[in-house]
Amino acid sequence: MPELPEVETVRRGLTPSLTGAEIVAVRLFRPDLRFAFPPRFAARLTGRRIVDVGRRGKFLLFALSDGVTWLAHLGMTGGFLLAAPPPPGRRGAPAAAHTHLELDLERPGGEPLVVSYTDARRFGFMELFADPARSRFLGALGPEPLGERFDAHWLARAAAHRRGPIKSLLMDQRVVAGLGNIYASEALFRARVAPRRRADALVTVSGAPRAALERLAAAIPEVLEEAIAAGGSTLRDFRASSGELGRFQHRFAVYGRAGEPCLRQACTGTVRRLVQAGRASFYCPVCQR
DNA sequence: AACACCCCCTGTCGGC
DNA sequence: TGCCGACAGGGGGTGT
Repeated sequence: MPELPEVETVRRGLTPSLTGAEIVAVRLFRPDLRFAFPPRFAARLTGRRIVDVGRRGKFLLFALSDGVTWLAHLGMTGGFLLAAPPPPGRRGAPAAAHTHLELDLERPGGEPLVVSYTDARRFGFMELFADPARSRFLGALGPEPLGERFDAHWLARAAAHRRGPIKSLLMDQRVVAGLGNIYASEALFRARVAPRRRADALVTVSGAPRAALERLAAAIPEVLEEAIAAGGSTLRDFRASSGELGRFQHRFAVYGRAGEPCLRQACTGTVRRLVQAGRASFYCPVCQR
């Protein structure tokens, strides 16, 4: 499901309802997702207020009133949904299949609210930490692609001496945080760079970004911003916390379009699919070099 | 250090 | 209709 634009869509959907809300009760319906829930997970959330809903790469970060941060990764099929509380008597069981966690919240005005986490494949995971430097997951994470630290020179430093394909480099969360399989393919198309191109071939001998890498560094934030504005992409089951579907899948230039014509003006190419590191890549062999 | 694999898990879809 | 394999937005872990 979720790359940076989808996670950001979830974050924006949760923010107005969750910010300032108190966690009144936590119900876990199983002991683990991808990993075990943190020790005393429910107890460590209960009674705290959520003071901020943030994001880093594909991670959601809920800042709690006691200084602890609750980190959540949605894996492939994870999602948070907001709902009104069920009528009395229907409590106790999860509201839907694959719901693994429910939080009862009380908004500042006293209004009750339920937020649930669903995840069919259970590739998602959660963590609690008081100090971000101690997070198992945040430590090696690269810069935000929509932030100041990310630019062509950063990409050039990461690409130098990497002989693997540029597509794999873009998917490496230590290089840039938040790109996944869809937006890596889409950014490469916009930059007219073939996914198989060797990463180090996009850097000059003196370590400067070549023009193709400059285009890529510009295409990445561009495609991510457009996808966020469209509420993310829904392939199968992605939904915003309101239940709304994403709309950016209608604007894919290459992802999932194997065999269809290239959409670039005057290009006669046909989109191809290829497998890299076990993941499908889509590209136009005519205009991406 | 970088890279190639394998794994985790469930649902869906196409082919036979 | 049913079965079976391939595939799907994720990342961690291991071995070379």
